[in-house]
Amino acid sequence: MSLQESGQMYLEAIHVLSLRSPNVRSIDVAEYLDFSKPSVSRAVGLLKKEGLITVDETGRLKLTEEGAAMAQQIYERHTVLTKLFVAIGVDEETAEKDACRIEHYISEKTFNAVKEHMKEHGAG
Amino acid sequence: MSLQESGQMYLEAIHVLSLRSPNVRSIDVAEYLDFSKPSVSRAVGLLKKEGLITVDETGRLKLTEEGAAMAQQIYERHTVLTKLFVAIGVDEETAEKDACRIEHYISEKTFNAVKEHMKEHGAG
DNA sequence: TTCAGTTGTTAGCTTTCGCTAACTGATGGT
DNA sequence: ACCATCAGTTAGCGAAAGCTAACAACTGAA
Repeated sequence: MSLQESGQMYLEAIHVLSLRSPNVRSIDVAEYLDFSKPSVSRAVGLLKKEGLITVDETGRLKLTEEGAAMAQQIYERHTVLTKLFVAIGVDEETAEKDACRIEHYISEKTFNAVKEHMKEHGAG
Repeated sequence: MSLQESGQMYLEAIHVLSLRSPNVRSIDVAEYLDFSKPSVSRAVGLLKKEGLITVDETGRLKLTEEGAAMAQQIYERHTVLTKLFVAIGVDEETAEKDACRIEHYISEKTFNAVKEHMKEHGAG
């Protein structure tokens, strides 16, 4: 089960919003990502169909075990890449934005190398 | 004038092929990128319309000044990112592949930081 | 109770960019 | 001269993923 950038973004958004409150609705995702409600509605349907999230009767979105694992992986990329960029002198905001795009395209291998590198040389 | 990943790839391909021989045709680009002839045909039409390449009577593709500038920028990203990944322990092939995707998404700011970092600490 | 606002869905549009099928036009060998 | 091959184009399909317009369903206040 592998997702494109789009699916990964929705998953990550649900993950991040879940850290703030367990009550994550489609509308929250829409606001967070600045997408329209119908776009989120469709994405939610797809993620549900793929077994990555569940939607209860009241519309709360929850990551399944598989979905949470994927979301966490993506989020880890986000944080590690952000730290990498900040470590080499990029401002927080730019680092975040770049990490947010690149996280979807970097390979497992390369990401692991980055992570390893940060562990050894990084700013703690 | 800014391009999406797709246009950047075509431009870069023409640039790379031009380094080998000045006779770059659509079919060469198609083979290089492993795309179909019609896909390249359309892309060539668009790049021409945007003034980034010219096509002479015999079908040779040449970058315009503007196109060459963009191609070189992208290619520089390609090489610097590849070097970065290799420097932190990624194998050549993987580094190339990752660079080839990421080069289209990294911001000017972050790329400059990477370049600067490589100049100071890199395996020059 | 009724009406307004909030949330979510449906239908359908648009763009990007890959593809195949099928055509045209030139070139080159027999 | 004739036909095969090669290069390029045209027409049109399909998937992904954004959007708006419009509707349905629920909630809460007057």
